[in-house]
Amino acid sequence: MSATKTEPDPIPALRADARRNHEAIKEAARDGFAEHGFDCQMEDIARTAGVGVGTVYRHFPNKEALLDALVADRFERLAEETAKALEKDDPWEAFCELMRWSAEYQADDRGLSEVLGSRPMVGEAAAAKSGLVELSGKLMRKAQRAGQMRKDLLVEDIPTMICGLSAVTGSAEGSMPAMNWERFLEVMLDGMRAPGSAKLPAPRARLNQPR
Amino acid sequence: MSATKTEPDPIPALRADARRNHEAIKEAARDGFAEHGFDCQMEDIARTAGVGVGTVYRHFPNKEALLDALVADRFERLAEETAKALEKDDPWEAFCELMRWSAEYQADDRGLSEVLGSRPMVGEAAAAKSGLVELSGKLMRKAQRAGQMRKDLLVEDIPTMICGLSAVTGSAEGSMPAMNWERFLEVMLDGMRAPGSAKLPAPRARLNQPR
DNA sequence: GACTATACGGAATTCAGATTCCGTTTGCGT
DNA sequence: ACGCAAACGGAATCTGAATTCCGTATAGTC
Repeated sequence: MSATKTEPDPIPALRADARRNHEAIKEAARDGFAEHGFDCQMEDIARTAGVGVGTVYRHFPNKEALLDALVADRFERLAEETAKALEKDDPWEAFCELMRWSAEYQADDRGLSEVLGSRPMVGEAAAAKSGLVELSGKLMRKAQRAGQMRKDLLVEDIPTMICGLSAVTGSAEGSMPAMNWERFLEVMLDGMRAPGSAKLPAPRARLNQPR
Repeated sequence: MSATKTEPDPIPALRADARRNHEAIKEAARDGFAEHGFDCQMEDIARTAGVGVGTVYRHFPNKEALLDALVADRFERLAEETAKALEKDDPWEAFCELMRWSAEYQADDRGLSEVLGSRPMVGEAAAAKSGLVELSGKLMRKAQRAGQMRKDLLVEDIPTMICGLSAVTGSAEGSMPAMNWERFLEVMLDGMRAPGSAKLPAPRARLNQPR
């Protein structure tokens, strides 16, 4: 096949400024959603991006689509990270690290947390497309075969866990001095660990001893 | 003191119909919030209650206040239940049952879940007023002293856990066939159990074995 | 049965934001 | 430089509720 135009690429290549704006808008939206959740305003996003609202709408049909685009990016990134985790030797360790990483990644992004926490369907679609489901399934089974993760956990439980975690990371929002997702995560991980298998030698985020 | 009017009761006693409506509205609101979360409409609530919107506003200054009232009721109920749990012999067992009960209680109520999941501050106030904090604190310490609950858990962790749980119970919403809060809860409880202490003999909601 | 303070109903008002529209500007191929 | 399709800006429009207002109905009282 000639390399010239095998695929019917319908994208006429954006004009330079358009491409630039597209990025700026996503970045601004990231900030906006992160700070105010889905309730942030399109005008603000536009202003932050240094463009007019009209331009935002030229790039994304509506608010929801804008968020979706961001979510998709995120999941792609997460999928990459999961793939990396799959390479590591100790699957349980890898799994824990992955969970911690993703929690942290989300901790300062209310927008994402909100989607995952209260609009699971959106996340689900994105997750599927990014191949995240298969990847994390593999990682899980690997950890289970190694006897480090409880055998009765199912792949479908992962989104559930992440959903719960998101709610916690997301709802800090200034109030709730004690809304501490690190602690929550560690408890959750302990619950997922295979019964009897030793605790991790040095869990990154330690739970404080009371008093 | 004469029993006639010791306290300066400023409430002139509602008219009979008003009292009736007040209840009807709360009930309608309960349903409304349960089904559509905070996004349900005041008009709908009014219609369901068989009154006009005006009447709703006569009883509750605004939507938020209406929700708050409902939340307060809930927490009071929860506090009662917690007090009962405190009476039981096995504190860990009692704690688990309590968590299961409250999760179930919430499972079919998006409104509540939403408040707890994404507006923690509201819940916090209600929790404080109902005395729930002290009560659950006591229950926790009792379980810890009995060596059944991990010692490094703090009272402040409970709301966090409940917040996570709420997100999961709340976001079922029709989609997500697998969004299974029972499983989530059991994992969480396992994570909270004292290391080494035996598992419960017969956990109510069992995790299915895969395959 | 009449009187009046309470309550009620629901149309009208407000408001906050998302989305649209269209005249203007700009990148880029010739 | 020129021309024009591709992009832009942002005021104007639309929308979907929440909340207000005020004339009407009713419970409770004499």
